Amino acid sequence: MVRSPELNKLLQDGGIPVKQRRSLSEETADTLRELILTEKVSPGAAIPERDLAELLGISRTPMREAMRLLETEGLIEYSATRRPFVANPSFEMIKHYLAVIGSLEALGGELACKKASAQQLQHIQQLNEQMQNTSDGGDPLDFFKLDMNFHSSIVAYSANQPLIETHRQYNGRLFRARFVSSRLRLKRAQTLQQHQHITDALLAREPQKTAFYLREHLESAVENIENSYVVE
Amino acid sequence: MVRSPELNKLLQDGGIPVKQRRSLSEETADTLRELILTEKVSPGAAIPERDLAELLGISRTPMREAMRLLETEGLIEYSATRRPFVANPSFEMIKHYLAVIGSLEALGGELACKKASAQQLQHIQQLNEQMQNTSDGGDPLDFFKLDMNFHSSIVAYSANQPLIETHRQYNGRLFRARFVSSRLRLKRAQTLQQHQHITDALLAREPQKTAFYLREHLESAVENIENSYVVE
DNA sequence: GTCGTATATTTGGTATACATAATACACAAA
DNA sequence: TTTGTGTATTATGTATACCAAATATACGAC
Repeated sequence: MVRSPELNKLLQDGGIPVKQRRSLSEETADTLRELILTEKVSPGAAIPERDLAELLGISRTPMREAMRLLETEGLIEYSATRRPFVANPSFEMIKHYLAVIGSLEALGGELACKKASAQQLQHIQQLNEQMQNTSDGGDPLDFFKLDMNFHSSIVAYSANQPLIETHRQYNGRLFRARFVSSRLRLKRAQTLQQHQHITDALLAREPQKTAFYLREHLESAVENIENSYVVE
Repeated sequence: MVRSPELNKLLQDGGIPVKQRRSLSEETADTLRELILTEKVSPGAAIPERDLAELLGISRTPMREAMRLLETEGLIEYSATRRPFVANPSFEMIKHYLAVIGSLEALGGELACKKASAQQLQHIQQLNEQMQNTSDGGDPLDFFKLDMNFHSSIVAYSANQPLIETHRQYNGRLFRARFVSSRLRLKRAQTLQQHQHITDALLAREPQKTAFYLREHLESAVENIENSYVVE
């Protein structure tokens, strides 16, 4: 079948949302990712394919594919003899991840300044306000979720799909470290102030400033996480 | 078995290079990546698992896993009905990739300023000189390889493993567009000048300057590639 | 108790079989 | 020719079987 150029363009531009058929491997990847991020399986734990597949009542094939995918996301690693285990990154590795995600978010913020709609910027504004209003006594999990949402939304509004996807992956790798760190409520005032700066720059649509404050923010995350590692 | 903390540290730090056992899926991924990057299989071409597996004389299982891996690298995509084909990114997508890789290389250069050894910087210097001395009449492939090597080496000397890996992936996605563009020898003088600026900043160990010039360089790559798309 | 070694068990890697969905094809009707 | 429809073919998804390598276990020597 030869498709008309017009139809091809429609399909390629995503003008029509094409539903991707979801396979068991993909569902499994989601399930497993959830299990790892919520620490239902602990960092460093060995996760033999058979056991995990049996646990979910599926065969090894889709489980293997799911595990391979999570390997590329950095949530699962393989020993020298190819035995899979839940990743447990060192502080050194966390720093590397933070450096990269800092650059990614800076780029995201920069692009968002140019690409985001007024409504989208308003959403960022809202998230920021909610966080500012969250008292220290509030549920730390709520604050954490807002924080994650704030960052992810900025990147989402960059309208750069590969950037969004790569950012998502680094987010996963950093999830636990950030979560642990967030529970300690270290320097929350500083965090809020930085978020305010980012929001202000973004709403003013100043790319350079936005990028600068985002990088700064991510750099200070290193310190917070370091402290949580010491305490841990 | 309980390992001593010392031994664990040695293993974790990579003080001892642990050979990863390579599986057929991984070998296949390498082979297939090569086939795609060298356009032995054309962009947009359908690549049924069975055919490709048969071609390489292996079963579908490792081929599937290899294809899944190349999907995460952006070299293979899946249709709405899960039929795999070689990626053929639009110019729009290429621009997205370039924006990301620009940030990644900027970060790489910044870190390299701080982390690279004198010897490593000298290597960059060498690569730059070789490129400067490559006359317009030289083999375009040689120039292209040197160019790729120049950029990859800078990132490699950042000593940030996840950055290196992510950069490698974006490199793959951009390989073809850059290769096509490189053949046209557009604005080679400008390219060389930019490389010189980058090299100078790097050797002076000036992170901000290095980052700046790298981003600038990647931004002008957009124009070169755009022209090659028009010509194509 | 430690070490070494032989053996049993577990685990990942690969091939293959079969089910189901998607596509190609043939052919009839308008 | 174009369109529609039923059927055959092909492709992917999943389960399973088997192999080889890695690991755990048992046991004997020192």
